[in-house]
Order: sequence, then structure tokens, then C-alpha cells
Amino acid sequence: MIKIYNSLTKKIEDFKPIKENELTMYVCGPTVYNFMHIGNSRPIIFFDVVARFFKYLGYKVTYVSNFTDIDDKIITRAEEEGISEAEVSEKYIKEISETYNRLNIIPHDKNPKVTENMQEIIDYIGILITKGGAYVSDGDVYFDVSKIDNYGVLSSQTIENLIQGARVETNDKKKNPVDFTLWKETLTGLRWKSPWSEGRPGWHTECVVMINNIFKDKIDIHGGGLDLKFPHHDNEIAQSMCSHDHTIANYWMHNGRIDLSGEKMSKSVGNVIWANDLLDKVDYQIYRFMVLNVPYRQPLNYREELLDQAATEYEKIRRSYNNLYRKIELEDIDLGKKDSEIEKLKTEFIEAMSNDFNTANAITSIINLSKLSNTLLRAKELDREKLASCYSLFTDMLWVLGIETNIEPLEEEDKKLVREYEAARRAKNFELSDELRKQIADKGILL
RNA sequence: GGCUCUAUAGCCAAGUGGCUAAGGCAAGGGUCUGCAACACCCUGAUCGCCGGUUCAAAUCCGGCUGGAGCCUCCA
Repeated sequence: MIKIYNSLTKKIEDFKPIKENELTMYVCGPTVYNFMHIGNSRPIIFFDVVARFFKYLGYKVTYVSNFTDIDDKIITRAEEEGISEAEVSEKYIKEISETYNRLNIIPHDKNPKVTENMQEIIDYIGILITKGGAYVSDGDVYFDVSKIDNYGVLSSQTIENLIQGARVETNDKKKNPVDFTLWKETLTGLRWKSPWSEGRPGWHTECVVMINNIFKDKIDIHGGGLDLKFPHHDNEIAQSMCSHDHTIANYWMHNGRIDLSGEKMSKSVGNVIWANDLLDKVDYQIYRFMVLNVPYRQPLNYREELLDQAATEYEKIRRSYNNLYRKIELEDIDLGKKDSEIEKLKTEFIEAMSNDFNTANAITSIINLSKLSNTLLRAKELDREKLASCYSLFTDMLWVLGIETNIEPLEEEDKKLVREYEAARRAKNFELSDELRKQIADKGILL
């Protein structure tokens, strides 16, 4: 049984899919006005692992993440660069998609864009008005937060408290300062015709509409960064309560932030590290290890030291996996064998992952497996079944965390070379073995 | 002012009432080894502070202190 911390109920709950053995998941994607920084990459990496784990368990997974391609920031960026909004968003969608690839993210089933859903958004706002949850005010449309019970359930905020917060923007067009924009009349930038004015939609409607369009119904998991909890996700829930009388998703999941020097990393503060810069420096596997070493709900305070630790850790695991792979290959070991000791480690791994995706403990399982593997490889007698079982599990575990080692099978002549090297060593012909070792190393083969 | 989260060894951290407080990195020691590398083993914390509940608390409750976030765009 998978247990998930549900941000909506603030409890760890047993996961019950809407449809047996199927998972529907939506994660809020980036606004495409800039590159992705490492903070942005955390939900992308984490929810990729969530999707992988469900797939590993045999679920049919449908995972959708959007690109927000309409936003004031995109307009500003377009003006700054003297190009159109479409050019800005196209450019960054391309950049960000490329970063997804570099991080070895399994392609999402869909990456909907706001601009492709405009008619649906306008229709949806119409429904909210009809249902009485929204009102038109001088060309703008606002959501009336007083019309639904429990506004702010996710963030545990009451309307009164939000008003007292006093930092909500004052706007004469709103009945209540907490009401949020569904449609805004605009005179500049990209805009669309609607029954209310020429303008563009507010940010909070798009996700609800895309989910409705793609999934047609309530979904299992809605995810995103913690900073989207309020107002974005609370506003999504408010709209969905009004239109469909449900909270969109059964499980709401929020990942913690990535901080820099103990402070939040964000583009508005300017203390960002770009994902691509980090990827230029280290392999994506190390990057993922660093992120997954910290439980997803905790803040991750980025420091180079963490990267170094992850690098050392990954290097050991990779070497161990590599040696196992070579042994399987050189000894022609048949796969598909199962061993009870190895099965125990598999259970341990699955339990860790099932416990609200405890990747930190899952990595511990991998380390335990790699130690076992190293020991088996050194054993006097070759335990073919154990090695085979070990290899299969090792591969699966790494796959769940999105880590592939890219080891290539050896060519026949290379296999021969390695065997000769081993034979020379056994025969204590060190002159020859050193020479062969050098040849092997020169070919880039890791032993 | 309101609402959240958080505090475990030098660092990252597991832990959700009960055997000797996981694991990793770093450090020290050792084993293996033709050499180098690797690998393997061993060594460390009574859990921010105070009080309470309990036969029993790092784990529950209250208070205090420190750190962070949200209430404005943000993954």
C-alpha cells in the first residue's frame, strides 16, 4: 500500500487510485519566460520519480504538466527583447524541454499550453459566472471567494485573515480584496476576444481547464511546488468546487523549496542557479542523487558540498553496477533468477518508496544492494543466481530514480581482451596484465 | 497581525511511543591487494531548551528559543 502525505488533509493517507492500477497525475509546469533554475527542477525530478515508481509497480500512468505561455512576465520579456510573446514562449519551451531531457525526465504524456486552450478557458469562465461563483466588473471577471465554503482549505487561511494580511492588492473593481482575476481586459500584448472584453485570462484558471479537458474528471494526484499552495492551488480548488463540486484531485502533493544560503531561491530575488549550469558541471545522475537524497517535503539547502557528496555516492554506485554488469556479461550469466536475500532488499526498497516516496531511504537500499553486489563479486565462488537477481534489481532501482548508467555491452574482441587480462593476472604475469589493463583503460572500459 | 513548516553527530539525513537512535559524505583505524585504484570491516550523537502525559518519548501535549516560508509574481 502506497502512503502519501496529502497536503489537502495534512495527513498521510493510503493511496487508493480512482481506477484500479491506473494513475492520473497533473503537475503545474513553468511559466515560460526564462530558463529553468534548480528550484524549478525539483518538482520535475521528484514527480518524474513518482511516475516511474507507479510504472514500476505496473500502473498505467497518465502524467500531464503544462506550460504557462501567457503571463505578464512573458509580455515584459517580449518587450525587452523586441520580439513577440509567441517567440518568447516558444524559445523557452524549447529550452526547458531540452533541460527536461538532460535531466532524463520521462516525457510527459501531454504538455498543454494556455494558448491552445483559450476557447475552453473562456467557456469555463462563463460556467463559473452562470454558477454564481464569478462576476463581471467593467470588462474584467473575478472569482467571488465568498460564494464557496472553505476558501483557503489548502493553506489553512480564512478570508478574514487574508484580508488582514493587507498585502492583497486593492482594486476597486473587486467586491472583496481577496477575489481573484479570471479575465482581465488588456490594451497591450497578446489578447483574445471574450464576451466580457478583449483581454487575457488570469493564471489560476488554466490548470483547472486543462485537467478537465484532458482527464474529464477528478484525478489522483495534483502536484507542484510548495509556493503554489497559495494562492494558485487554493484558487484551483475554489473554481473546481464551484464548477464541479470537487477538489480536482484526491491527493495534493507539494515539494519543498531549494534554498541558497538558507534563503529561498527565486528569480525575483535573483539568487538562482540555472539547471543547465549545474548540468554542465556534473552528470544528471549526480544532480538527481543530490535532489533525491533529501526527502521531497523538506527544504533543500543547496551547497556545493551536497553536490560533492552526491557525486561520491553516485560514483560508488555506478562502479558497483558497472562491475556487476561486466561480470554478468563475461560469465554469460542467465538473468531472470530470483534469490530470497535479494528479494528482501527489493521489499525494503518498495517499502521505502511506498512510504510517501522516501527516496532517501530508497537510496539506502541501493547502497545496501551495491555492497552486497561488491561482496558477491569478490567471493571465491561465483553465485550465478544471486548475481543475476542482484543485477535485475539493481537495474530496476536505478530506473525508478531515473538513473541510467549508459554502460555499453563489450564487443567480442574487448571481452577477449578482458579475459586475457584476468588470465594474466591469475598467472601472475604482471607485465602482461599491466599492459592489457592499460589497453582496456585506453578504450574507456571501466573495470 | 494571521497561517504553515522546521530544530537528530563536522555535513546530508532515517526515525510517526518500546530491542543496542538507519544509511551516506568527511575523519580515524583495520582487512584485502604484485602495484595503483577499488572493495570490505570497525570507531562517533541521548536527539534545541524547559515542563507535562505515560510503565516507557527523539517520537504525544504545552511553553520558550532559534531557522525558514506563505498571506504579492514565483516550482
